[in-house]
Amino acid sequence: MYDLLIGNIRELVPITEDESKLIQKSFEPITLNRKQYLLQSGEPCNHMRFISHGCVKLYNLDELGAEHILQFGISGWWINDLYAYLTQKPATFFIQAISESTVLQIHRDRLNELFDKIHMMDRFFRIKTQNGYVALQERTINNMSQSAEQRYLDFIVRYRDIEQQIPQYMLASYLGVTPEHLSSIRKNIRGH
Amino acid sequence: MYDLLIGNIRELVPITEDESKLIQKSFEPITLNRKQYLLQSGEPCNHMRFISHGCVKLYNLDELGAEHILQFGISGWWINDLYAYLTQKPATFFIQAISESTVLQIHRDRLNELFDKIHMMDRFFRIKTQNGYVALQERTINNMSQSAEQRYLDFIVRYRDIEQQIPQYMLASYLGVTPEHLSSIRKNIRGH
DNA sequence: GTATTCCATTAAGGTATCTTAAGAAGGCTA
DNA sequence: TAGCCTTCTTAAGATACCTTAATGGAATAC
Repeated sequence: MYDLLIGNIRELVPITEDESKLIQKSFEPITLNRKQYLLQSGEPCNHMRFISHGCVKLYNLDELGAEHILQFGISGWWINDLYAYLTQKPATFFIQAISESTVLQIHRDRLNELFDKIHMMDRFFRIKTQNGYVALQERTINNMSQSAEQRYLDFIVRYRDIEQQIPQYMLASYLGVTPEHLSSIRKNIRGH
Repeated sequence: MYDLLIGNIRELVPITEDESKLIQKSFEPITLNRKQYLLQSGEPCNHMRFISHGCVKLYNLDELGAEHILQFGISGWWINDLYAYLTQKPATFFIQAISESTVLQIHRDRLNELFDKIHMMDRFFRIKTQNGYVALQERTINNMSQSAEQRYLDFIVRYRDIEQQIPQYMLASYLGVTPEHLSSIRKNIRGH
């Protein structure tokens, strides 16, 4: 279970065996049933989370109670309400399992200890966050310049593995359209 | 000129006087006239950039040649085509001065040297990128869940200092609407 | 100081997407 | 097996936003 985590880190930075051991000891495993919450809006968010198995969604609710999915997470992805984690304010997002999932999480205090003991952990999270930032920038540009149909087509090519684990109405939420509209987009695509 | 840069770093991490000197030596100043490019699509992007004075925009062009502004940068902000910088692929964005500006920039090789010599520089960019990621997440959620009018009102409250330095059609581009539509939004606001 | 470009505004008609409502298929659960 | 969720689909009418075109004032260049 920890192999995926350590491999994920070693893809980006070198760490020794001792450091690997220390890292593994700092994370705790959590198992989630389908629809179970890992985090709910209003709660404190004191852990950084890595998905080792399954599929979860990060979303918020607007004033009308409508759900907006900001991110999906599958095996090998990091997911969190980063704002709440960093500021120690109550969460504004929910993290909920879409299917049965296993998560490895580390408490902020433990992670900060790792940052002080292992220079490469600062670098790992710097690079990881930079990559996430770049991906989010690209999504922002696409949302600004492309039609919903094009965004849908891009998603199913780029994230085929995610698309196969989630119901269509959640993908609609992520793309920023209604389920009805996504359905009609798919109907049009079948046409041409 | 370097005071703003060093202050920006010391807001987040501690650095010694010697380290501060080393950092200052690693950055080079660039002055830009109005409309001058700091980076153009297709060029290599080998520097990380800090705006010490003025106002610039980061944007791309879509297939139809329409401009989409991803980010503004004013005094005290970092700005870059981060994807091109990290991957060393040709830039896909433009960075252009909106008014006369001064930029401090550091070559990737110099910055990587700093990362190896000064642990806190890794931490500084980790935190800086995390904060940028959080801000971009919030923008993404707002784009998904709010009307153009609400996004406009939010912008002029949150970024009053930027709004006063840019023409309205650029703000429209940033918000993802046409200048005509933003104009009609403002007309409506005057009404109620 | 005049010409020219840039920028904001207005308005009419068009398109993408939403809202609401309804029905049907599939899969759990009792 | 029956019944209930969950999910996807369809369609009609509503709305937000876009496209195009035209105007006038302000800024800039010559």
